Amino acid sequence: MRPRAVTIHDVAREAGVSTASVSRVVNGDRPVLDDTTVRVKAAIEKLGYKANQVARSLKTRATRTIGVVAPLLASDFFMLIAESMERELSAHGYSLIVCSSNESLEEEAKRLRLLSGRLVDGIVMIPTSDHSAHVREIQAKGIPVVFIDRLALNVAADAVLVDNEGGAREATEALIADGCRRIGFLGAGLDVMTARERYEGYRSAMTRAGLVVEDAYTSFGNLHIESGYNSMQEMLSHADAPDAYFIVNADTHIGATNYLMTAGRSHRERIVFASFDEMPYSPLLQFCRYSVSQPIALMGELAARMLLGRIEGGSTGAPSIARLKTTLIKH
Amino acid sequence: MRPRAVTIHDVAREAGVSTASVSRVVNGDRPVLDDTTVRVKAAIEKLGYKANQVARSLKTRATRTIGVVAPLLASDFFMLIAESMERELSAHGYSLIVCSSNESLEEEAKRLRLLSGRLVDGIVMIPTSDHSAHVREIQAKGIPVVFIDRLALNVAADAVLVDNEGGAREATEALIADGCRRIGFLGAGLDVMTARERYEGYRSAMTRAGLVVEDAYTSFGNLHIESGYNSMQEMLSHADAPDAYFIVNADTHIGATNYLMTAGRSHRERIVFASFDEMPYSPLLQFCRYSVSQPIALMGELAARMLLGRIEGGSTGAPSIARLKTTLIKH
DNA sequence: CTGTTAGCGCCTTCAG
DNA sequence: CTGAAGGCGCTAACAG
Repeated sequence: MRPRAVTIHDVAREAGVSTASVSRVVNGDRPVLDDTTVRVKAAIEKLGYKANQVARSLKTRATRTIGVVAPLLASDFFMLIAESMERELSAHGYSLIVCSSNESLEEEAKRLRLLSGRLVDGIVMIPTSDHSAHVREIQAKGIPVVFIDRLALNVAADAVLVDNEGGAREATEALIADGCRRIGFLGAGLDVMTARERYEGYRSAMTRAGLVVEDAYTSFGNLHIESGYNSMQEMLSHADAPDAYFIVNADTHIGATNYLMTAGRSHRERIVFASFDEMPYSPLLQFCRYSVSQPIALMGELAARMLLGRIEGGSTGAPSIARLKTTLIKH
Repeated sequence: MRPRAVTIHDVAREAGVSTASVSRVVNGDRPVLDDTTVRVKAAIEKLGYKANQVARSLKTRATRTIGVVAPLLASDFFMLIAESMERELSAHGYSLIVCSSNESLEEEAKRLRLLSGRLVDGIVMIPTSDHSAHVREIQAKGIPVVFIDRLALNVAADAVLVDNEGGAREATEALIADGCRRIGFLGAGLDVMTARERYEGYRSAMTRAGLVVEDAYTSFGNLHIESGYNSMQEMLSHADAPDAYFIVNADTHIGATNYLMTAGRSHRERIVFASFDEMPYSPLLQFCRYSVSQPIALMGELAARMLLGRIEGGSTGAPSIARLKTTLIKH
């Protein structure tokens, strides 16, 4: 069905040289006589030759391919990372194989195995949980792994993280400085590293200021829109709910805002949010007074560079973990 | 550096059979004695054998890999499509190689060539423009292509589109039914198919209602946030600007809203929008009265299925072009 | 500088 | 049902 492609043999014959010479011209790695080069190039042009990367990979044991695994592809955060990694990596001749782990540890393990079977040269992942046995398995095959956004435990790998605790603390402190004394927390399960660290930041700001963290106004749902909606609804069903809230991420923020814009209209006048994740639409959300901006593009870029360092043999020492600073935005 | 992986030979030796038998057990395509099967499986288990997909691909000329090319990865629209395609395709053993064309025809051509060199089994793309020479080149190599969201011209390929004209008309008509007589248009260059069709829908609604499309309040920027911001700013700088606007997509919508929330506060009371693209945050945008919802997940699923049909040889006839209906949402 | 030669790991006739 | 053997397209020694 598929027309047989032109191979290095066809080119060699056409140019009257050996396949080795063609290979050398194509890869430009070893010296070749000008005359030969010209003839090979002409033949390539004439026949429309394109190297078969699969065959090349079989030989070189390198695919110039990077696996990317995230719990969810359709999130503003992930796609910005994907975009910047693609920019950085494609400039170096690498392609991205993108997989979703669907927030399941089991799926995540399955994807890693798949990627390893496809001989990716490296993997960038946002781990779904703290577990790392499957990650160590991949590393054992000599495939470098870089974590981004979150870290799995008990595993030695490069990582690009942000200062979640500091960012959350700063945002909470800003609310406190504005005079808020009671501040609720809309969070996510503490088994997720970012949620855990942001909770710590919130808590530490409250404690330092001598304020009390009220259990009734501290929720640990998940990072999704519905969770934000439900938590907000639940909290505001109490007559003495606080007016101010720290929110763990963008989707939860959307959900909480959504509740206020629809069912919870009666509370609209008094509520104020400080939320992690500055997004293009953040300034448009009505209750958002502060948001914590992550250097997302930089995170992707850095992760890409760390991985390239490992793959191309430059870096070989102990794992390096970057903690990038966040920026507090006032709306 | 990378530890040599266990191969089919190792398994064959361990199980005391030929590599051919191992291959047959692994692929389960041909009859094998139960006893052999058991021994091979045991050996595989023991050695932790994983088939090398690259070698397999070289032989079978199929990589179980799909190329995906979009003008921009970091858009909610694209990522939702990627998510649903990944779900559908990974269930069939395919992986996605995701590339950005950066809204450049030249880059797009480069990516297609790259993907063809990587022997992808098929390509799904959101074309950046109407041009199609490079797409035909890919098809000539026997690689099936499916367009999604937009169509390039002069090329025979499957496609999944929505009824842009109908959706835009419906939204505009809703504004008219609400009593708006003057309605501006925030659009994008007419060389982009979706922008063109949505403009037609807007225009046809206006004309049918006997209303006039005013040049001064019709803008053709691009599909990005800044463009929406600038267009809105420009239009509202005229004293007699309309109160109602049809907006071509989500990002332009964010930009326009952003202008109103910041510099253009004085206009906030009177403005009303109808916008293409319903997003999770759409209900939260203050001026958004109507939005046109596309069945995004379905689009990705359909495109994936069409491609699978072509790849696995089921469908072989003329290109099929699906036009999905949009839904008007009132906020 | 260039050609010859061996594979990379797997699948797949073709005999047996 | 199974094994032997050849080859997918390319690269990398190794001679020349």
